[in-house]
Amino acid sequence: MPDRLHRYKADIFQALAHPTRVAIVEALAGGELSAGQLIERLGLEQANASQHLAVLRSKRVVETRRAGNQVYYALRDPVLADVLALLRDYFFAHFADIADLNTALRG
Amino acid sequence: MPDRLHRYKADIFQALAHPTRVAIVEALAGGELSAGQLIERLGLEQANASQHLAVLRSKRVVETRRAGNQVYYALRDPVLADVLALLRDYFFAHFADIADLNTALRG
DNA sequence: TGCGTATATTCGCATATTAATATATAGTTG
DNA sequence: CAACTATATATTAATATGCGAATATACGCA
Repeated sequence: MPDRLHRYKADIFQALAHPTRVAIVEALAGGELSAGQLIERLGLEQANASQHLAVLRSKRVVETRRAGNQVYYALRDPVLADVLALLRDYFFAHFADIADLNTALRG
Repeated sequence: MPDRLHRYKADIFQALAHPTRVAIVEALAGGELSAGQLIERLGLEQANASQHLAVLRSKRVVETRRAGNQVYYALRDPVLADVLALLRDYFFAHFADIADLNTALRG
């Protein structure tokens, strides 16, 4: 009974199921950035960043625009930024402070 | 620069990064259900369902209540149902029909 | 064309996820 | 306690994901 739509949704979630990709999407919530800018801001390895960006591309989370030598990335839909905002609320609702969260998720 | 919060968020996304778990969470959006009810409704194998429920438990997406022989599952926070609702909008915004979506995500 | 910069892809390897099967535990009832 | 129902866990094998190093591609410019 998990059908195609469930698979599509799971694909989106999987695209976001890595801390680096979450960081990338959050960075892009403020507007488009080139791959190089993302690498610099987030302190990523070039190849690693490129791989994560490939995942986000393949799951259609981001779209790209080439400007000369650079490739600019942007969120395909700001709703994904909203999703992240909802999650922020989720954390605040359930965990008084980060230590609790730490214990809850790791313990 | 992907920090702890990014990791926590990624954990939640990973919890939802499987079609069966998406189906479970959507089913629970309508209210608590026992493991057995979920298995029946979604047509799951018992062990498989239990493993996916274990993932949802470990990531704190669901909480459980034992009533005699049965274990009832409920969403820990309805915000996750909201997240899924947002995703539904996302799909409608970007894909005229399911065939397009199919092509986009698989092709 | 050849060089430099920006980005993407490939490869090898370690770790993680998944499904299926089998087994174990908790609770209920006789 | 034995038998039964509901749920959970362990094991194994297949597949997927993640990372760093190296290599490849794309573009702009001399």
